[in-house]
Amino acid sequence: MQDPLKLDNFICFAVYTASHALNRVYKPLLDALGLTYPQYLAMVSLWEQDGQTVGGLGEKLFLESSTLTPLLKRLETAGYVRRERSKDDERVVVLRLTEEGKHLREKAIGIPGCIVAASGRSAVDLTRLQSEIVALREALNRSVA
Amino acid sequence: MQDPLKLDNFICFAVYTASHALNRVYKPLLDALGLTYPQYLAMVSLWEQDGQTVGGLGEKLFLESSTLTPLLKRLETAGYVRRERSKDDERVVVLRLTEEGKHLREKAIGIPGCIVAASGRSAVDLTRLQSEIVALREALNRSVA
DNA sequence: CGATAAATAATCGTGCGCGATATAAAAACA
DNA sequence: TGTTTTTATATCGCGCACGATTATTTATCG
Repeated sequence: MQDPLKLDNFICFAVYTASHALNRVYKPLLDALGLTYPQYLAMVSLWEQDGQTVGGLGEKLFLESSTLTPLLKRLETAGYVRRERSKDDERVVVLRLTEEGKHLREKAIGIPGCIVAASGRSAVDLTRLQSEIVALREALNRSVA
Repeated sequence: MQDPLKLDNFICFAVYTASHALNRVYKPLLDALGLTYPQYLAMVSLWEQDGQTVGGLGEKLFLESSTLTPLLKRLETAGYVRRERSKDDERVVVLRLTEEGKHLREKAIGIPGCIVAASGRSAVDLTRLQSEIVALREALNRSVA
């Protein structure tokens, strides 16, 4: 790095702005489902595996309960999710999709394709880039752990 | 994409979580300077070019005035930046670094190196990845424009 | 010139995202 | 058993981030 304090040389700035750019592409698609982007991620995770706990979902999404609890309450108000205390362990809150929540998946099925199209890349190329970014994330997470 | 609705296959999720991971690495480094991460980006941009307008800075950082105005007020309160209306065009607000704000650059100079170290990659490799992510950002921005 | 349109910040409301703390339940321990 | 510690979630305060709107100034147009 020639000039260490130049914005355009920052990997962080690239990731930060790419994240915002992705959000802007998702916005109109998710508006149609009545979801925000983090809510969509929670729903995707629950479509993969219903009945997760708040903590389990947080581990998958790398989010704290202080972020998830209000978000999940909004999904509950929207009628997509039910939050119920586990009988076995009253500390745990189990998340269950409502019928409407399960149904929403059909409407969401086309979204990933729209993102691939907006990226202007092949799915194969995106997958390669994606795994590189995941590797970066893992290295960063290791360094703080 | 075999399963289009699988979280681990989402480029967006990779970027989203990598962005959070970067933030977590930056946090302790920036705490020492009394800056948040977006404030740091604004300072980096002003260190590169003092006397930018709110709109100009927003264009560089891809942020709206509704985000920047409060952020810049906090930087002003912290004593790093002055906000003054332009004499030529009263609509425009010009941003100028205070002496303290200029000074802060010395304390920030070591941060990029810490990030490279935390990433566990070579600077060359990071630069390549960074330019790929920028290309993705540009493609996405084009698709919404 | 005056009316209209465009440009620039600022304000407001909503939803993250996190650290610090609180609360309650379960587990561990003496 | 009763006490302490740990675990799981929730609450609170702060700072983004954005869309929609507003206020003010400048530019444009007839």
